[in-house]
Amino acid sequence: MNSAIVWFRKSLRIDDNPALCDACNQSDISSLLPIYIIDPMVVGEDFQNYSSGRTLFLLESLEDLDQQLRKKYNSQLFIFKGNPSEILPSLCLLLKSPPSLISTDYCSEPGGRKLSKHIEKECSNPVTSISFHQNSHTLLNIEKTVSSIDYKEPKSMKDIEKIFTSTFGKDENGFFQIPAPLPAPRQIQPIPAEFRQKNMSSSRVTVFTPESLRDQLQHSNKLGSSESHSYFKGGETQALIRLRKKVSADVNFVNAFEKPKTSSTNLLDYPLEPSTTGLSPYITIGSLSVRRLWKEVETCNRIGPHTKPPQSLHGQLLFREMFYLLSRSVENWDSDKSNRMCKNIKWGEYDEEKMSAWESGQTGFPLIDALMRQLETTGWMHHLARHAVSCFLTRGQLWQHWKWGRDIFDRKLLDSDWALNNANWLWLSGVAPFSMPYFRLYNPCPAGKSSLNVETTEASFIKHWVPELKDFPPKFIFEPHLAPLAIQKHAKCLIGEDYPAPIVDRKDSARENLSKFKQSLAA
DNA sequence: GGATCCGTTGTAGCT
DNA sequence: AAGCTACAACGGATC
Repeated sequence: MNSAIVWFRKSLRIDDNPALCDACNQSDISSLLPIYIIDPMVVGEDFQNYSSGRTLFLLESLEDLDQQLRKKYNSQLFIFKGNPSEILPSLCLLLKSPPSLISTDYCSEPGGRKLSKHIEKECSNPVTSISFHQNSHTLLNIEKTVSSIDYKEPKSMKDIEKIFTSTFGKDENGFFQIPAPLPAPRQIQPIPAEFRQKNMSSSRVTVFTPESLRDQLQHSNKLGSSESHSYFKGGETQALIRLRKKVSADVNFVNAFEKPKTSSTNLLDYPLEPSTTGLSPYITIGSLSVRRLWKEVETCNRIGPHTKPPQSLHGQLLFREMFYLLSRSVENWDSDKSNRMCKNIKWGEYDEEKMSAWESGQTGFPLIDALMRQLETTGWMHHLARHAVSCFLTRGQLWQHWKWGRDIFDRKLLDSDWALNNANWLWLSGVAPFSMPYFRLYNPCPAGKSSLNVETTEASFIKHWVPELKDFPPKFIFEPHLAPLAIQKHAKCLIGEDYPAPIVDRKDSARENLSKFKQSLAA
């Protein structure tokens, strides 16, 4: 009898997991080793690419997966640290009966694809079959779609809907015929006997359990104190609870969902609920299947009238697929060089002062600062709020390169995703040819009508995150430096002393930057 | 091939 | 509350 390795790569879940189901369904496989590999190329040698919040979210996701494997399947998760193309061959040698199957997820990122190729080469000798399952992290088969003869790079909702229509077809009610998610396997083969002993480490590989990983992270102070601040606890169990609560059980919310109408600033501190579903961290880490989410939304939509793409929930997921396709078919997606989607804009020199003010929430623009402090503390920000702060950093006010903002987002966001994070920065900084005319700026002080939906009667969001301003009259909350000195004194907050004065004049900078952008385009 | 229309979510001010 | 207009004016698709 043979053994199999199931490598949880993009899908940290039991539900709708093609790689797991594939191995479970093979009748000639008698033992199954479930593994996760922490890749220093991704997280950094010492998790320096991850904020403490992101690290904790990953750990919690692994703990939950392990618990599920133990409680429901009498199995467990083995965690390794290192280059997967070295770990996997080592594991193959450690197994008494060499595996006949390594089952894992396809990865569309350049590093991930390179790694997949490498692994195929390294493991092809002892292993007879390596499966990189395509349909676990996206609805579309990315490789198949971008390599088809009539593939045209999607740049709008219409384009991506066309691709969905030709791929899946529509039923008589106009719904795309997305295949049904896979149910959780009934049983999973036992772990190989040689992995049953405690402290199962060798000279080749070090094995972690979630407990020992947590100990190590705690010991090296990688988890911070973020536990008490995150809105989202990691793991599939939490993901499915949230899915039921926010989607399946709230048909009206789903069918009325329009992204621009959801509040950017309604969420202060745990355990308040975001105005959106709050499912993105779970989708990103793979605790929640995007197919499962799509189908749950569809079930709601079938009940009655519902909003349509692009502003609906399906619309949001369609954009996700669009960006995955583009990130695969556009060379150098994450770069400003040799990236045909990226216009050549002469951004300013790296400005330490501006970058650090932006990152730490000290720009003197209360809304921007509140949002950036929320990101720092919780690892989350509303999508349109992300638009506001990235517009501010790039073409709006600070004229700094989008890549620097992208990197800060990548380290801190719980839902950071290579394809999507780059896409959104390309979009918002105005360099990509999506529908974002560069002269349409977000006002960092949206006192009037704005797409940002900031509550200003109490201004409680801003006051929560910028407590320096807690006694300020809401009337001046966006531009406290405009308040008369008497009011500043009365609010016990002198602008320039207790809270920074704005680091730029928002109107002057906007005007200058618009003209610089135009000049760059003409050059 | 020049004109015209459209694009997930702009802003401010008016009615 | 919601819809209109002016603001200033991009790039790609379509006709």
